Amino acid sequence: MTLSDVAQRAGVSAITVSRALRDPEKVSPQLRDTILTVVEEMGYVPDLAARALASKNSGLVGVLSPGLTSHAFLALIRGIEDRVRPSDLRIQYANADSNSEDQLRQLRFFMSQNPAGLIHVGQIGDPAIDDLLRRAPCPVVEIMDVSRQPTDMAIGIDHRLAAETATRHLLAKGYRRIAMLGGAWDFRGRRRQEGFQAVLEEAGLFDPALVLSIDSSTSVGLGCHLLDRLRNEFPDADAAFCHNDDIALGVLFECQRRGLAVPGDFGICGFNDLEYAGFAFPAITSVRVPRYEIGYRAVDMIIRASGSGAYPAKVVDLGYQLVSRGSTARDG
Amino acid sequence: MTLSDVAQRAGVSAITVSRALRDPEKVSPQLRDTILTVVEEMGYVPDLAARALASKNSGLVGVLSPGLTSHAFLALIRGIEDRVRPSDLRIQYANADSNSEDQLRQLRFFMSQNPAGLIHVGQIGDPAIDDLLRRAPCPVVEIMDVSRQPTDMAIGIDHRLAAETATRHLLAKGYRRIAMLGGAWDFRGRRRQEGFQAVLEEAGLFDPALVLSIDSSTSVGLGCHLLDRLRNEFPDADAAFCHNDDIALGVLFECQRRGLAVPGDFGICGFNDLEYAGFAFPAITSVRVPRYEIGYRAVDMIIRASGSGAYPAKVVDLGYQLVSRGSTARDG
DNA sequence: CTGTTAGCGCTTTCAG
DNA sequence: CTGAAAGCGCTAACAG
Repeated sequence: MTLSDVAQRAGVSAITVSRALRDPEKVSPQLRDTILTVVEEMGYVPDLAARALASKNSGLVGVLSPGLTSHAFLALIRGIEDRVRPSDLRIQYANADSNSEDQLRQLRFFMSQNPAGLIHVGQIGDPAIDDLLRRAPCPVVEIMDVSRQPTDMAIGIDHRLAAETATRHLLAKGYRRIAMLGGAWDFRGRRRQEGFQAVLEEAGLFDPALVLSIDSSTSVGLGCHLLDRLRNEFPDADAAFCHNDDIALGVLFECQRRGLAVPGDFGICGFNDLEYAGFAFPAITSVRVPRYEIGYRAVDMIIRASGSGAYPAKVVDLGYQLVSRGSTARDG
Repeated sequence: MTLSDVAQRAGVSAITVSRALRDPEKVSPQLRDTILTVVEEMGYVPDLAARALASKNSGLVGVLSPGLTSHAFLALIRGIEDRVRPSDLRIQYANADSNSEDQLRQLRFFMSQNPAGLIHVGQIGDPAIDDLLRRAPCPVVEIMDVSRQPTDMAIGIDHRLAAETATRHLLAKGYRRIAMLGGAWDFRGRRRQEGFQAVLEEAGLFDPALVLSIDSSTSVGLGCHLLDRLRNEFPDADAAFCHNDDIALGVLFECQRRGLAVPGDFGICGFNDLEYAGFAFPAITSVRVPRYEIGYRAVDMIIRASGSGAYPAKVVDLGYQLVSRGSTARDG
């Protein structure tokens, strides 16, 4: 079942059917109706490979990220999908390992498909990756963090600033022996740790021994484990800024198990503001990151860039928001 | 940069390069080495659209499911990716709405790409969908539930049985006014509700008023809300079988907020056994569903079916496991 | 507004 | 084991 089958049946040439399908305006109303009816009747579906080959435009947007299958990326993906749905683009996800070799492999793979755009959770700063992105024959949006100058465009927040705000919040609530739990596994995590450290050093309260990190795949469990270790080694530790909400949740559970009062004896601040943070008991203070909007607008930037040939913006900082809740609700 | 560029540089014809790339055995070792070296040097990457068009084989596996961006599907996706990685297949996800019209649209879209396989979280039983799947020119695996006869193949568990086991567990622990919270939004949910109802009717303890369901996107919050409603209307309700772990978590938080002792005053059983279930305080009893393995083996079945032309199996029931924990740990 | 011609980059088929 | 010819289904460019 090809375009010419339809064309024959409709009594026109193939190209006219092609136009009626992609650019209905370019065909006279009568012909258009006839053609679309025939298409419907025959159940014709265009072959995307042929289309991509002939037009050198695959309509494919690649999303590349380490840890894509993590809780925090769900909202991002929803945003991406929602913006893509009404367009004629389609998305392909690639869940790279965090090493740059695998990312390069995946990027090359996308390139082989004439992508219409690339969304990249940039992390590494590997010159080979930057180079490949610069060469990419399509708009590239680097998402999540905006502190590095992007190849094309970037959208996200400043993770270092966000961590500073969270740390100041804990200080303001009177916590003094504040730990950072869960690590700096990637670029954003490192930025957050920098912010955390800077604020505490300024206050003369930074203790590197209170920065605890293990690479682990179970994050709530990791939160439990780290709180355990922290309090065993440093019984005077009185708060934790957690790498993400899963870890914060684990910390909360472990505090409950130990009979440690939250927020009285111990304060907890998470990161991302996942849905459950607001419903926990006590509700967990967290930093809201506009993940849905990042995804939605990243696709939007690609669409605009493809349409106009110019970047709608170089760097978009969407800002974060500290959501103060029960887990840190005590008087400073 | 095309195949003939490489061919010219290597002093052979295009087809030989093509063979060296896809089927190295078919080319003499010396030529092969020369060619692969040149490919490497030039950084040549084959054009997948051209390949798909010429060979009528896109190597693309479509994954179609409503609610794909939910917590419970993360492990499924990991399984899928892990099995796909070492193969030459690639995955495309489509997050259909739960209505059959959108699913049809998405399925047709996949069809237009000559897919090498289709993975479908079957739910609706719409004849048009079944029809389309039957016509599909590639292996189709329906995943998650195995209670319906699949078009080609199916892999998953029996959700009705799983619910029966969970409900019996609550009965065995001495709970008598058992609610089902969070609904039967899809085929699997309905199957679970059937199992729940059957067991309680057999025990003479079924009360339809204790089946509470709202369609909502925030699930932990929904758990809180439903527990609230349940205990306000039925203060004697003493346990809940929850539609998923998120709802169970919300129920747990709300019990804590109300000062309801878990498991003493109120028992909680979740579904899926997400990571946090085992770390909560008290740990949450749940039904473990082998989601990772379902994804991994679904792809495996497609690969085997493509290779041999025959289905490795019609229906694979991977079984579930009730994980009994603190949230129901009281003497019957 | 519609049609003709040519070709996208690769693989299939059939010869050598 | 290697190559030549043909064509996958569609669209760009040009013509009418």
